[in-house]
Amino acid sequence: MDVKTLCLGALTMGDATGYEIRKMFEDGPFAQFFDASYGSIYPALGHLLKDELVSVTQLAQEKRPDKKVYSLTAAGLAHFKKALAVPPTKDKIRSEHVVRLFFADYMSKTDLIAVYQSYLTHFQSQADHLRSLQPENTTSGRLFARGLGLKFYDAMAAYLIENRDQLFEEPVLAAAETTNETPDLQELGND
Amino acid sequence: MDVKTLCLGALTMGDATGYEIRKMFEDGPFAQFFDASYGSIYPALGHLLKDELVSVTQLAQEKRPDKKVYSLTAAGLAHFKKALAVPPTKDKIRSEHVVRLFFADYMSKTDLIAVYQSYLTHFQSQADHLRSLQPENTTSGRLFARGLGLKFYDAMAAYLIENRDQLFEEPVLAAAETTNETPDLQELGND
DNA sequence: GGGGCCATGTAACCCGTTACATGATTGA
DNA sequence: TCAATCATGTAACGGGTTACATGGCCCC
Repeated sequence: MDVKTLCLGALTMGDATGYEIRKMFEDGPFAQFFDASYGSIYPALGHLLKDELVSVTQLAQEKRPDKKVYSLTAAGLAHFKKALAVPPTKDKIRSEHVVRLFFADYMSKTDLIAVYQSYLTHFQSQADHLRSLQPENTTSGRLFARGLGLKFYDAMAAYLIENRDQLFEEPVLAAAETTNETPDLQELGND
Repeated sequence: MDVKTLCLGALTMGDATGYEIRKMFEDGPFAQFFDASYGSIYPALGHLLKDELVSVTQLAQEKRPDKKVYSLTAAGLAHFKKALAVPPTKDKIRSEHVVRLFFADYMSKTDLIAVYQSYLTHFQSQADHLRSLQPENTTSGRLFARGLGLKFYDAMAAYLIENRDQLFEEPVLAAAETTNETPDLQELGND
């Protein structure tokens, strides 16, 4: 499933410009499960237009590029439904954060803390953001997907918090409990 | 972070062939957060060898291609550590399953059920599989990552089960509760 | 005055996947 | 006998990202 199909999906929710579709991938409801940049969205829209799966209304604007509002055509909707009927491929995940957590013993404590923090913050802010979107567009599918995303972000944040100590556990040492500065950093290997 | 770096990471866990590294992405501990095919692994190993980040021992085998066992060099380990010290990029997720759940109202009930089932089965079998790997290699990082994966799979499976009805809820009709066959499929749009 | 938002698009590049090529062994 | 596992590699192709190109408005 490519960006073209996702653009069709975006347009089922209402007419939109390329710029607005991009935002759906960045902030909006798609951010949870897909990503796409301008460099793929604008060409995709161009192809869809050529194939008459979308139509466009050009709004002239003074002092800005013309705004091109795209709409789904009947053929576009049919095409989208057909794409959904194809069995989904395996989900693709690439998490550089988890790579770093997995190989924590090859990292300096400072770097590891930074990774942990940015990951936790990411999940928390995504969860807050999803919660903030009031479900106006409520179809059962969208509610279901929203709930799934929320569960995901909350579960990940909870795990990170609950197991923090396990990650930063020193292999051997068990003494220095009352010190207030990070006591020892050795073998940082930064050259 | 590219496949080359991940290969270095794989080799920190012990010498391995390209074939074995592939399996780590498919079955093994990496499957959780990354994927890579032969077409990227073999060339990656070739480049790493050229750059002397890995070394190779060729084992002649009768009736099979020579087995090439790769080992991490000191330079390779240093390189890997440096790569880990770079702040991680945003996690990338592309889930065709969630796309379909999100757009459930554009799917036939039959197709939707199939998607739901395959997703649930996927999470359950991944969770079972992760649980089956006894943590021999136990570093705190690996345990932490394993736990995170487990939490993820379990949370997703639980959500799917708990909210099943919400997904298959008919928009309007509230009568046919005692029928035993799926009563009505309309607007399937399959041409 | 500077950064962020609105708004569209192109081109080079990178990286990875898919499919192809080869082939014996083992177990159901 | 047929599928799976072991075992390595290449080439074509595809799809998306990054960076570039342009430019005014609005708020701090």
